[in-house]
Amino acid sequence: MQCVECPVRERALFSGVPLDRLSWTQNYRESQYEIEAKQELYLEGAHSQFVYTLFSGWAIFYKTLENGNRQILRVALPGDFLGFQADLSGPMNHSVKAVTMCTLCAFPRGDLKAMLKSNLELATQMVIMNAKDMALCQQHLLATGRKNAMEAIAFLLMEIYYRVQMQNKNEYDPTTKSVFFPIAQEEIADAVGITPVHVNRTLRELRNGKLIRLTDRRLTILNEDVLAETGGFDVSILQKHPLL
Amino acid sequence: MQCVECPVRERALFSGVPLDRLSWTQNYRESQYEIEAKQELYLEGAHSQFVYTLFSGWAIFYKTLENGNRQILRVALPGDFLGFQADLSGPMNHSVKAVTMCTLCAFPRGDLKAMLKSNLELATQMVIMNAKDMALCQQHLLATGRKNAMEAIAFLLMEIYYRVQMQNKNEYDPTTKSVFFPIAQEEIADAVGITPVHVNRTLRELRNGKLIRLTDRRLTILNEDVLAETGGFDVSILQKHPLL
DNA sequence: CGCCTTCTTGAGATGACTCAATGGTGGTGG
DNA sequence: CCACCACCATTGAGTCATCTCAAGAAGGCG
Repeated sequence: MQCVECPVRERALFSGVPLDRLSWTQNYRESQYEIEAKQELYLEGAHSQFVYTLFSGWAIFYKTLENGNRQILRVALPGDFLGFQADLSGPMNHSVKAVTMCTLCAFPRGDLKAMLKSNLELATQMVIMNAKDMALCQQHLLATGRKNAMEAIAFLLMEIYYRVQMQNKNEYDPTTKSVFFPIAQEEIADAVGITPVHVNRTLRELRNGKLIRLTDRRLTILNEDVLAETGGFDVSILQKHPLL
Repeated sequence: MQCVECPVRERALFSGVPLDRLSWTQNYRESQYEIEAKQELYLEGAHSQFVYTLFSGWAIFYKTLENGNRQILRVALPGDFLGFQADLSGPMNHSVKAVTMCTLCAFPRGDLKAMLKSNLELATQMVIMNAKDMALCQQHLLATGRKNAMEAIAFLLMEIYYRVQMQNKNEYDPTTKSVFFPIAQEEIADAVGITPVHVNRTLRELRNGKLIRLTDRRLTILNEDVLAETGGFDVSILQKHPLL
């Protein structure tokens, strides 16, 4: 990981904070990192020194069982905040791995603690962000627990398709209704709690049904209505600006 | 639902706030409710006017699919905060139903919004609480996605057993290592994403293995070590006081 | 006493899994 | 420019965990 001074100001965490109130960030250190695809940003159990904002690239949050089984908790897109958890001083309760090359802004955990205790705007932003993440996590719990393979995958694809539109416009092509999609079938499997082989067969069904095209790291939505219906997906769960 | 003035002060949400700083709550309306077992506190899609703190009783958070399938997101115990979500002004994204008779303290949503924007202590408390809830939700996602019936149920039982110890001491009997447990098998099923019938068979296995006793709404942990091992349960995920 | 809810158990069905082999594609190095 | 390798996707065939359907049994309650 290389490290330089972080040049970017408009981080998602602070997106709701007027620019003229950002002066307090001057007091805190921050620095930019890059990591290669397939590298771990941190591992469950590790004592990470930082929290991060993802500037570019795709990453996954996951947990691993002793038997090696992995559950992907979330796909992280640019603007997402990584490494925050209730116990900021303790070991990480999940791992994060880069899917593509990623650039991140690192922030010392101790500083975040101090800021949270002193900065109302930041704390309020965090409340909103966490609540949104929670809503998504609950959607995944619903999908994993009570949807079959096809429904769960349909939901996941729709979710990512829309999140890319909102968080990473340059990877979205409105004319073809397609997005960059670097997620392997094995990762889809670990996200929805099924087997890679079964993901493969289910994707074939989705292709046969002319709902999607998924080749060369690109996902095209051919029949959005039916796909959304199948997955039980409703865009409103991703509201960019909740009316807190 | 009957409504009277709320007489209680030491709500969990404010547990970290020194009592002498609680004066600001005087400015906000709050009132106590009671609801019967099996009554809904609010339904997904409804525009609830309040958020709540659960004083006594058990409740469940859940989501429902069009086909009627239900996924329980969380079991709520005394001290838990209900009804908070990213979009405080929009419709609820989940439902809450009382398992036993419950008493709650209701707080107008608009007031919470205002408080969040003006009260640093409250915002910080909310950040911590949400982060803890998130950790639990992720544990459930892991269980539902990547554990088998036996492991997932073992985890759930251990989790609730410990949460009762921490949040509702009078329902915990240390001499017999047992807790009050009003959750039906069908609810366990909806919490871990399997069928009631299969829950029943799995519980039988757990009983045969002398790991638990579960009768008459009471859960006894007979072999905590093996049960925790089976479920992959680690108490530390429930830390009462994260070191924010 | 009868009804309702919850628990229990059996038997057959099936969605998803495992194991295993094949094929494609991109990168790398000789 | 080709050979090789690593990684991912694909497909077949048999197995298994979990589901579905169905019927009783065991309380609790009006």
